[in-house]
Amino acid sequence: MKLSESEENYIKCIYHLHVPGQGVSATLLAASVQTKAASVTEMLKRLSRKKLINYKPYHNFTLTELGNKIALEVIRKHRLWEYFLVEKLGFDWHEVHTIAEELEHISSKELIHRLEAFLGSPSFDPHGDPIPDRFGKMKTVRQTCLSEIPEKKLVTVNAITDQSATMHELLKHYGIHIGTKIKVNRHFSFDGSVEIKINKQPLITLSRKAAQYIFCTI
Amino acid sequence: MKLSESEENYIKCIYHLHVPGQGVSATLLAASVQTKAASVTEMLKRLSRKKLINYKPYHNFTLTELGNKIALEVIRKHRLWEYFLVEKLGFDWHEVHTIAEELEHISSKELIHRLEAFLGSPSFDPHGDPIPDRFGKMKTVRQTCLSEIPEKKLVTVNAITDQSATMHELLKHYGIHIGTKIKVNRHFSFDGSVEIKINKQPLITLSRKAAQYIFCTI
DNA sequence: AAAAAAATTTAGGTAAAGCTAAAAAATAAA
DNA sequence: TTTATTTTTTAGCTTTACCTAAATTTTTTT
Ligand SMILES: [Mn+2]
Ligand SMILES: [Mn+2]
Ligand SMILES: [Mn+2]
Ligand SMILES: [Mn+2]
Repeated sequence: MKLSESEENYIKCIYHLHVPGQGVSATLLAASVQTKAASVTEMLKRLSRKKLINYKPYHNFTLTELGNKIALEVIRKHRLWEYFLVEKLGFDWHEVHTIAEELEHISSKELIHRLEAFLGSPSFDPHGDPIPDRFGKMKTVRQTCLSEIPEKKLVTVNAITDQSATMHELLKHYGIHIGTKIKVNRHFSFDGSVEIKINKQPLITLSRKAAQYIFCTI
Repeated sequence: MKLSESEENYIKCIYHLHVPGQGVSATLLAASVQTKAASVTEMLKRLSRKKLINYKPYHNFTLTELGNKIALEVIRKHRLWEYFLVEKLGFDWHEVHTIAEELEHISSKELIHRLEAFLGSPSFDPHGDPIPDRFGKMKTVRQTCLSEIPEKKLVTVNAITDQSATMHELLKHYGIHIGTKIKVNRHFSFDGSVEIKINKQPLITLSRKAAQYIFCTI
């Protein structure tokens, strides 16, 4: 089935907004795809007609099996392109998302298949998100947000879930990136800030706001 | 100026159809972009409004300076992507055009700039067509079609202007590709066929139809 | 259980990009 | 230079994907 760029973006957003059990609401989706609720309703009818979502007017909706499969295909393309942009073209990881937002809609299957091989079949994109394989399967890593790691534990950063330039600036300043080994020294419950140590560097204190976007494996 | 995919395709087609002096006709363009003449007229009005073409109803039209610049940008992207697909992803040259037809519309300037560097700033795409640099300048090679090369001359293939799978099959069979050195042995004026020799291989006779798409430098 | 608020859909509109059929203009033939 | 043919444009319609404003349904508060 050949979908439009818009349809693909909606499907992908529904996938990302979905939390097991609840289904997705129209207002949330509207904000997510940057349109108005009325436009979302129209699209929902179309996606429903194409059997990509389960939809009853006035109720939350979910992706069908087919919709889910398509979402994973788009996400796979998005993340492989992001990996390409960072690893091959030398982009910083916070610059690649917007470009991948376009590249993810290039339709050739053969292209993405060869791109994957060219990149060495990576399992994670530059932000640490898992890349679905051609069957839609993703590696699941048990990862915990930095503010929830017990004191004295030594962990490895493996995902950053805020991709803004400002977050990038902060991380760069402290020399934190995917793969960095961090020892959690202390949590301050007053403001949720966390004191950490990287290698032999002096101690660093990160705010709760920053720590909550840094995910690690133990 | 942000143009739609359609607008870019039209502009590029006008560029390719243009022969110095005449300007381009609506019927030719219609065939070229695979639409009907009526649709072309509508687009011409839009492109004219945007100052991309010089257009008077019922007359042939040409690209403006701006239109020309944009055409070259799209062609630059198209050919750089084709080069990428062949050189990095290992596609055969006859498979890449359709994919590049989509990739050429990805908007990021930074992307194409980095892609070019990554590829080593190639001057020619896999079909032998010159790649415009970021100022729109192209290397011009004086090249002659194989059926017009004088007898006994030794030449080098540097462009194939038919990219069909069938042409690819024929060239592969004879071991002809860009860079192949060919000695023109004899022309038969009866049917325009040409007898050639490659290295120490046995003589080959190419039809006029095939020879006319093989361009060489002396 | 009503009333108020919030979420969602419908109604009516716009712009892009296509289509067919008919009208108009330009070009070629007689 | 008329007439015929071809090319181009107009008119009127369609689909996708948006929009605002109004109506409807669901949910939350009193
Ligand atoms: Mn991304
Ligand atoms: Mn996208
Ligand atoms: Mn091409
Ligand atoms: Mn194109």
